[in-house]
Amino acid sequence: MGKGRVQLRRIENKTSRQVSFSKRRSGLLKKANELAVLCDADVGLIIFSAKGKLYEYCSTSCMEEIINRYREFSNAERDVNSQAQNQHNSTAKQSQPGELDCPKTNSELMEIAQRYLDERDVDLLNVNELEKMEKELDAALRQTMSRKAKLMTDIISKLREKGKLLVEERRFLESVLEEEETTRMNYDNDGYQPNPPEGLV
Amino acid sequence: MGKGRVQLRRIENKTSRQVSFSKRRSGLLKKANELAVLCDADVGLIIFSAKGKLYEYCSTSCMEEIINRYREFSNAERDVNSQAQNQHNSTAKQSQPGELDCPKTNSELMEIAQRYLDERDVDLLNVNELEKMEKELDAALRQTMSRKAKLMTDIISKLREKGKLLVEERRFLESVLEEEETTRMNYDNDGYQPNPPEGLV
DNA sequence: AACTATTTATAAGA
DNA sequence: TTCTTATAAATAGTT
Repeated sequence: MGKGRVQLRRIENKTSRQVSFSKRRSGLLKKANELAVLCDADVGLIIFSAKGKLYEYCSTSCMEEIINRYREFSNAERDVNSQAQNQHNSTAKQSQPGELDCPKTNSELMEIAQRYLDERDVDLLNVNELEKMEKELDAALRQTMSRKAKLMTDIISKLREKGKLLVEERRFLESVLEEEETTRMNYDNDGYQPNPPEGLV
Repeated sequence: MGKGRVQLRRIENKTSRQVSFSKRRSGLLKKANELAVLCDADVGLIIFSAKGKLYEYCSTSCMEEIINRYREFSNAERDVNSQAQNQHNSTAKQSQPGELDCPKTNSELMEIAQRYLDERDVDLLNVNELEKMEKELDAALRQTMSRKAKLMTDIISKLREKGKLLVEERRFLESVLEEEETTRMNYDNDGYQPNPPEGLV
């Protein structure tokens, strides 16, 4: 755009290359923002100049959010593709991640959930197992990723965070208890040793 | 570009929004490539549609390369440019409920979730509020109760149980701590009074 | 998916 | 760098 057509190859003149970079960079950042706002998309854009300077845009609160979502998404895609290849060893599988409600995904979800929820008693699941399950389900869900599914995964991740918080709290309390124990023993000069607190392993 | 100016806010009409997304997405991907080739830059671009479908471009052999470089960079230099660019962001996240399948339920869900998740900071939600949100969402979801939704509600209720368990554990630990405190004071004959454990309210 | 009227981006020049 | 301008490109609305 501008005077004269542009060839799609590196601009040889260093000055015009830099000028072009500056102009096109800001144009790209602007358009990334427009896409996000106008079309309700999530966009992350990372640009390194030839000199190595970083420019970035993201529509969410931080780039990590986009990166994490990207990672989980492509993990899920990889998993699904490799599973499909294991099953019928075919190259045909052009699964479109954005389509809604494919029954296969639902059955896959059920499979995953049942593996965790039915075979063992839920109360026996520890937090790590729970987190593992959530991750697997997140990954599977990202195939369909309707807005509903996204909403639900968001909520699940909030719950997971809350769970982690509680676990941390528990650990902290345990450590405080231990310290108390130690302190008390140091002040115990007559050899009396009370039983350790029950309920802790 | 096109007939009539464009306002920088979410396109309300669903069809035009989707059409615009498609056009602008390919435009953005094209321009990302042009910037990389013409100006010898490294570019990574990640786009999630409102439905959650992933589109990406990167000028290097794989996106992870860009992401890793980004991580290193932002760890080192935090960060002059992105803040100015993030000024674009202010209106970016305007999700309008109810576009996909069964709009009514979705919009209700969005309403409920947003009331809890957007207006306040999630970290400020206490466990009771969280449980209230889950119950409301459960109720709303039960209206449609697709297999997927049911699965998700099941998971949520498991998480809620887990959360309750953790809360109980915490209470128990706190009560043990109190008892310890009392016990120790009984054995303290010399008047020494250690500080009470910190971090408990 | 094509068309087309306009707006927007930008290459070149100052 | 920044501005101006001529022109190419992108795209909103329409069919």
